[in-house]
Amino acid sequence: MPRQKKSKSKRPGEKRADIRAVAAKAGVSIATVSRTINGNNKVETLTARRVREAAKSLGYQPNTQARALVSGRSHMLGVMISDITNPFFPELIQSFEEIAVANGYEIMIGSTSHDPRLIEGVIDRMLQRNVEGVAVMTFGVEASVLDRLASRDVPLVFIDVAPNAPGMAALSVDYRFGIEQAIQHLAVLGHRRIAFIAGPRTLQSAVLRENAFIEGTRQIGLKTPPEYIVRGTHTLEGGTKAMEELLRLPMPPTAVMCSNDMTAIGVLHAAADNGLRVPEDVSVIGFDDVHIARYTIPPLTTIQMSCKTLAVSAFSALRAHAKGNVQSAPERYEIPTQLIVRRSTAIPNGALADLNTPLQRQALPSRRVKGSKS
Amino acid sequence: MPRQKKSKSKRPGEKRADIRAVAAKAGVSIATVSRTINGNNKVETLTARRVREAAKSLGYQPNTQARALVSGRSHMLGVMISDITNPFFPELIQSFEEIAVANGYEIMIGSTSHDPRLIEGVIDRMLQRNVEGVAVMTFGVEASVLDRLASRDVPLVFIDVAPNAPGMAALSVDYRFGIEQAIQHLAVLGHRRIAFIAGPRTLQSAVLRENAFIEGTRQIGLKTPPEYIVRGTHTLEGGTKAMEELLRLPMPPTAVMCSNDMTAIGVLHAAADNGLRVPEDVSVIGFDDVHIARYTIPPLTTIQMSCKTLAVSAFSALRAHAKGNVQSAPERYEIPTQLIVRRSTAIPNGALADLNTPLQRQALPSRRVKGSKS
DNA sequence: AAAACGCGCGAAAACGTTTTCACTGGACTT
DNA sequence: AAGTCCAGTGAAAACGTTTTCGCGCGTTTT
Repeated sequence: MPRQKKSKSKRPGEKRADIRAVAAKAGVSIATVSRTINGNNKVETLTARRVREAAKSLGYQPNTQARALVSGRSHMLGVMISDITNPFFPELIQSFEEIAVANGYEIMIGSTSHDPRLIEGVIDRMLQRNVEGVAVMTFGVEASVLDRLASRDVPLVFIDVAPNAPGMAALSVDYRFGIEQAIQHLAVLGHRRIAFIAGPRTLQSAVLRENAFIEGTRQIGLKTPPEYIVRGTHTLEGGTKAMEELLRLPMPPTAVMCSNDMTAIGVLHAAADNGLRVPEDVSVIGFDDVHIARYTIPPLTTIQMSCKTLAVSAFSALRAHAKGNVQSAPERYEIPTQLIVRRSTAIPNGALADLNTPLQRQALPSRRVKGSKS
Repeated sequence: MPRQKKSKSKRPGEKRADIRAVAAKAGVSIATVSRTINGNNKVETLTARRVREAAKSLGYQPNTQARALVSGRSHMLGVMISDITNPFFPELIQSFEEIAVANGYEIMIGSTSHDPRLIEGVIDRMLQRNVEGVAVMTFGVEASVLDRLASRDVPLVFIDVAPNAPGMAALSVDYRFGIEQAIQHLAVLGHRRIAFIAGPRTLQSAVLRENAFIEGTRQIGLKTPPEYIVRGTHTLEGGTKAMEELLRLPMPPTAVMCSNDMTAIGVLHAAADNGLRVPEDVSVIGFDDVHIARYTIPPLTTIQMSCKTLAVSAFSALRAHAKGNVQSAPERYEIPTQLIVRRSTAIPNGALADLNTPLQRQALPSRRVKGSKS
């Protein structure tokens, strides 16, 4: 017997409307309904209208799982990020989701907190849900990920790291430009002792940023002692710890560049905690330009990487590869970066300033300081 | 003819393993395979082992959509939040996801940026994906949401707002306790002019916080003039604007309580921008205790609401209602709040302090100020 | 005027599962 | 010793779609 006990809806028979129900109401076959819904032009205008009316009056919503099952398209995209707690990622997700939804996709977020075991789980879940592609925004991936995903052939987009397998695209961020801008900015202000707080070594992009820094400083004739490059974790805690390490140095830097904004905010905290004023005593520069960077104290000078651009590129790359026009593949997507000068950078003339550093007062960006007290 | 052109896998015939393939390899019927996979005890140990081996060697992963289609269970839970950009929500999501995944669920995030049109879209998408329940963590919902979701009978969990329809649960947060603690803390420090920056009026929980504040201040004999209650938007911008409004008052408050941490951070920013020191000139208290609150300058005194507890409660409520044991329904889940004292609150003796405010120096929480200059 | 064509539509197969039902054989109960 | 029961299994229905195939019919081509 059919189980009838679950009739706790409003009215007993009021089940969710079927494609069959719509077909019946419109006096056509279910095939025609399907075609109408999917915008297949092979259905007569009049019929189509009748179907649409029937569907509307019944409140018909096609069943996604059935759709996915038969068509093989889940209309799901995976997004792998490393740490949802880092505001950059929510911003990225927001942009990406917006685009995805506009194109009829749903997104599935996988937050691997740098934990390889979690990563595997995330991948398995994505595979199980049959994602049609995944954007690996984790800024550098363990090889295992790649293998696991590549074995099924789901299209992949990475940041920075560029595997040469087919069906994979890489977004390449132009770290150089922004970082060189930042170094120049610091140099013009008169900084000579510039430190860098890097990200975890496993993150490809963290390494790239680090290299860009080293390259950039050397280019302007600065030699950076190894103790000026300290490793953070791309987190607030990491930034704080790294900064404290830096301050314990016999000759601490007058400026600190960070591999991301969270690190920079941690640095700000550590500086304040140690009685140092930013920017008078130390200048600080972040990376990412998360929204909150505008609101730190002082507002953070940082290198912007448009997460909108990132999202757009990721999506279109994914889509291109998913469509199967693998031919049109290896366009490289370039993500630009750019220095945003706010108030965490200035001429070094405070506690940490040194006599051998020539002051050049003219370079300070003129910014109004509302109601500054004395 | 069957289309053969899509054989771009490694080896031509190497499709993703079927349940049929497993059955064939194990020499049983697909029914047995299904039973084995799903842990149905009605299958003999030996047979089960054979099946499991076959499955493993074939790398079999059951197809989620097919599963969902026939069983009617999507193993998806919706989470509605209002603003993914507010760090509280990522933290909440992280906790919730962890629990959900541990129990075999996937989560689908819907970020309604307070936009009713978006909300509808989110709901539709969740409904279409057949979520088995949704946790509405948006802290107050437009009625339309409720209707739309309630019409299908998917289990719902809300925060604060408690609809009495069946299948719905409400988590109730004890705002009173934390807020009274905060007010007391301020009062003991000697504050008499305490302002409140509320959240948007559409958010139920924002209103509750506001009321708790009003109640709390009255309780200790303070009367709050209406201009001391100003409306924010639960964003950084809103906090800044509201604070500026407050500072334009002929007699500005010496302490500002905020409806959430983002607002408080905005306030910190506005204060600094106007040359006011926190906490000497103004004390600031937030709400939520997001992770970053520990890293603001100064570290933010705030009212903690455990998002872990929130997540756990939400999940178990959802699960209880989903299971159908509607009988065991109306347990009220209580979420506690608690004041976390950091360094954004102190005795009011700065620019805004008033002569009619008695100083009581002993109440300042003794916290070490590392390496404080001068 | 006959043949060819194409348009609009319906019947039915397929997608990969879960679950019901019926069937077997052996172990109990009487 | 016969009947009853139960554990283990398989066949097949169902889930709600998309899509292929074929069919009628009106229109164009030869």
